[in-house]
Amino acid sequence: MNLPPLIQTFVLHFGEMGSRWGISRTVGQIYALLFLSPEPLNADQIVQQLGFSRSNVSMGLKELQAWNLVRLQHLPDDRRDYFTTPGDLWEILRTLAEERKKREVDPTLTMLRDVLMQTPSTDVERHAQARMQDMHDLIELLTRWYDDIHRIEPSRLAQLLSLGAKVQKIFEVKDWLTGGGPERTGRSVPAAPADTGDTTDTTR
Amino acid sequence: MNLPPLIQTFVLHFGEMGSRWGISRTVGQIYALLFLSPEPLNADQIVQQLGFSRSNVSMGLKELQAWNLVRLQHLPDDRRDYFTTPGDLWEILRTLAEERKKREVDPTLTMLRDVLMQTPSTDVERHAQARMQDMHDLIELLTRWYDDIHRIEPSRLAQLLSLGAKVQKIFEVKDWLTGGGPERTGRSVPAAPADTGDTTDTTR
DNA sequence: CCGTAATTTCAGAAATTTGTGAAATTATAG
DNA sequence: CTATAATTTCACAAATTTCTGAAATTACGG
Repeated sequence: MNLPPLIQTFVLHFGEMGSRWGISRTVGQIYALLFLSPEPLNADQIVQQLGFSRSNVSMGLKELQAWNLVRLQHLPDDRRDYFTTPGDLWEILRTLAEERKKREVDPTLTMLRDVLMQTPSTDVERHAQARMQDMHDLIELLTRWYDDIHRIEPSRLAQLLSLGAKVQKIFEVKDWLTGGGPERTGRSVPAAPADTGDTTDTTR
Repeated sequence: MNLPPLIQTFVLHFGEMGSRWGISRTVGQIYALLFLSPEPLNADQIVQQLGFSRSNVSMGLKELQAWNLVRLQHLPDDRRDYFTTPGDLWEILRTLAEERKKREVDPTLTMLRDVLMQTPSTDVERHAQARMQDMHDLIELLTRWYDDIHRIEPSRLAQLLSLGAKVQKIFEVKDWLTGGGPERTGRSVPAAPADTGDTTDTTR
């Protein structure tokens, strides 16, 4: 491997991290390299920079394509395949979430629904099903939230995220408007809407 | 392995899933079994039900304890160690997020900060650093959000989550209050606060 | 203390995953 | 078409991870 130290650190780190996730060290490093590269790279350039075998790089690129994490493109007068990662990090994040959901969450949800259909014959099974029902409901709540949220455009989403726990105040507005006292907060008089307006000033 | 079919399906599924995450098949299965069990289990009971070696189960339990996913307890007049998973799924979710953050996100953030301190000497390095800065900022935004949100109590968090993309309306309230027109929505007149009150009625 | 039950450690076996080179396939320029 | 460049496939080698049984350690009742 022959890389500027700064880049090498990043690439090696992602190699290690890759193993913690489902992907191999090679795939992690290839991705990291592409992520940092100012321009598209072809397989031989990756081989040259990371020192893996040509076939390994080919496999790795195939896997990254299966994950939709990498884009294939062609340069004029060059028939080799060149690869890049999207420039927009939010897009990368969305892809990552999407793919992990597809591979981990959806199958689990299917399996849970399947098992929840069956009729338990013992108390132990009944208890197990109750646990699975809880898990199912939580996962469904989270995925519904995700499906809803992931379409919000990045800049607004960033705004929303930096709001953090302050979004809770939305309930205070609601309580205030509906005349019902707050049920869970310690405050006896909830903040007025004007207060909520303040909370949206989130440029830290 | 000698389990009710319904439980076996779940246990096997978590074994497979375990491999996709950082944990081994054994650890995944042990966790799944504990999760479904109506009462605490000791190591020998796990051996008996899953058919792994005693030492393997010992290792597995140790790893689950390192992840804080499992609680050790003792039964009266019995000196063996018994294990359970928390009954509250929100707590489990929080632990999971916490531990993954500790193992995956924090080290990455550290590494990024480290590399961002260094002075680039080429254009390629300069570009790489810009990319890393973007990644750093995104991760920091997300973890800040997480740190903020994870302290909200489950019932309120569930309420918030089922709000989904509707939380966006909070900005319309703000725009409305500050007199500024909406910049991004198609609506020329944003919803009034009363409208926002409606959106909190989220019991689907 | 002693004896025994419970758990842990650890070296190596077994299984799985990852990586390679040679051969096959595909694509394209001439 | 043919020649060659580019990529992919695949059988096997290498490396890593997982699992086991035997031995060591720890914990505790008597």
